[in-house]
Amino acid sequence: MSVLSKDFYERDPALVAKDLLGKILVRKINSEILSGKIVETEAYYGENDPASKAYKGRKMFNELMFMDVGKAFIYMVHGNWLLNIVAHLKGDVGAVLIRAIEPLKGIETMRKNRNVKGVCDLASGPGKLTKALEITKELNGMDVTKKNSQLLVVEGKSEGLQICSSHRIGVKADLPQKLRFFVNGSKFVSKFS
DNA sequence: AGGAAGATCTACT
DNA sequence: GTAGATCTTCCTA
Repeated sequence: MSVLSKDFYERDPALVAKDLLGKILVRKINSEILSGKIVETEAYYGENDPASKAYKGRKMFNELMFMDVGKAFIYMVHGNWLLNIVAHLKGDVGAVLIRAIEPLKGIETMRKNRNVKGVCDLASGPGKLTKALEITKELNGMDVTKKNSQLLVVEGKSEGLQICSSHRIGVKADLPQKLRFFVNGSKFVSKFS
């Protein structure tokens, strides 16, 4: 399994978001490996995007979005950690929010972390998946293009996927474009329609 | 010190 | 299915 290289993320966030579907998110905790297939993402831009954390200009906490691509960008909202990956064209600003994954490895551990029965609910939402994978602020700035990282994204089967798009969820002011992408028919996405 | 934030859970109609 | 309360940190005053 090959790790996605840095230039994968050095493109328009919407393209990266769409291409991340079907890729595998891997979380290493000591020797244990948790992994899942990415089934839902959202693209966020910089200062032109009212929903973006970078909208109001560069701040301390969103500095990562202005910097190198391929880094994990993590922040807390409503008591949940949200996982983004910095992605944008050279000199631009943006990130991709990972909203949901389909658990593959370490399901038992995820179940313990989440305290739910069904596999479908283990990581079917941005806050849920960080809890299931034990992702916290400590992983902020983690390079997901490094093989020895605690958090990385590797190549997966993306052929045969039926990709849909819709408007983003939960944002107060959305852009006219559809910037949410998800795998059609997957039971593991956070919401339908 | 206070409020706001890309959500989640629970308990109802 | 919808609605409401609650969640926990960071930012701004």
